[in-house]
Amino acid sequence: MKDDTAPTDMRTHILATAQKIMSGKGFSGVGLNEVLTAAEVPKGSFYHYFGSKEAFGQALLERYFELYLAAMDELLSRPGLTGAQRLAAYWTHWLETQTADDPQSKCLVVKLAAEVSDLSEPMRRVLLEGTGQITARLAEMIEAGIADGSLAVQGAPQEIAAQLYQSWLGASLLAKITRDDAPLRAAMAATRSRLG
Amino acid sequence: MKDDTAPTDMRTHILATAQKIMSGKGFSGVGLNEVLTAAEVPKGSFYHYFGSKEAFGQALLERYFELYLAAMDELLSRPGLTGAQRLAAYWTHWLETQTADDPQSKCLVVKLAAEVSDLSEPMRRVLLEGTGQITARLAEMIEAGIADGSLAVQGAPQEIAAQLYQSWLGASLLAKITRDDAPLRAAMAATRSRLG
DNA sequence: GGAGCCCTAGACGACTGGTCTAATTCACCC
DNA sequence: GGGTGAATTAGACCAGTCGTCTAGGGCTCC
Repeated sequence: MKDDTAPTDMRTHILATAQKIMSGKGFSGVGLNEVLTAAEVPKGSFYHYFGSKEAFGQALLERYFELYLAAMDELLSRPGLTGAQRLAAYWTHWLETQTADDPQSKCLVVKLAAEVSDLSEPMRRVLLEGTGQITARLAEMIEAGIADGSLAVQGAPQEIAAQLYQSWLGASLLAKITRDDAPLRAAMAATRSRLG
Repeated sequence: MKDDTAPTDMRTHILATAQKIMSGKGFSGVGLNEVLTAAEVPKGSFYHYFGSKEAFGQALLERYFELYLAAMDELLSRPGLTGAQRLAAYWTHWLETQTADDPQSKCLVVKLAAEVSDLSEPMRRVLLEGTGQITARLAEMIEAGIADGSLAVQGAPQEIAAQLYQSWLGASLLAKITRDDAPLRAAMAATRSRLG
């Protein structure tokens, strides 16, 4: 955990460590100390890399969306799939990662949105931009599905995408409460029937 | 803020004050001090009424669900309404309260679920019980709607209730991010089309 | 008038929070 | 080597955290 860290991006190392911890305990619930200790980075270094805890949170979310959207783009550009198949792959992946107990892969939007969007305007804006990008890509998949005939559904793709994404966010929230995947399976069923 | 407080129920007074504050800043984000100062209650009293901050959080959620479910029961027992009308009233009320900027009326499930269910098992259990009761009542309304002919929909009422509730939770989460009511209106549209 | 109890009062302890400055280390060029 | 300036760190700082504790006020009921 220290030797595999390129000294060039300590920043990324700190962010990755923090993501693991904050996926479980939230933003306010974790002190810089805990993150820095886990990352084996001295406390004094923190303010060399980040201006404040808030700026740090912003960077955390930015990095998260960057990776998340890159994965979506990869799925979107994978050849030989219908729109319906791309969507199915996306939701299936969601169901699997949220069910697993690896804290690393948990959705930060679900975990942090409510806590953070009343707390920090910069962080809220990152969430706004990121979730916007996600639904835009979902809308793209829906449009592709309509075009290639794999989806038969009426309504504006953007609106459908937003509705589905919301459903899954809510399902993940409820899954946190119930600690089982029933809500996510319900979302899957609802999604399937919505997309005809 | 002090004269309208019946001395009999300090507990309730503290809980109500905390709800106002924590609806905005979350659970970990608020110290006992802040709550106690706002409530004009000395620290010593707090530990007379509550065993710990965690037990306090539990009580906060319990009280919230108590009032929330009472309101649902009132709606459920209001005479002369079809099932569809009761549901419409429920969602309309949701849309209005989440849009308003009164922190008091904001949904605590949306605000606290993600933060708290990984933090405290007792608090998680209160959320589990409370949300279960809510969907049970929604299922009741759906069943009534099917029985009185105001709703034409297939599928198990419990499953539909869960799907709709999840949608609205997700929509509220997204509404926190976007700071407008578009997600809630999308949820309303989805709900309408789901209930035929 | 006195005994006992519920509740209030707020100082206090041990610790953690985020932040910042002063010092150290390092890389590089002369 | 020696000197310079930037990159990095150590640790102090104080406000704040949750929780404890003792002292006593105000009430009821004998």
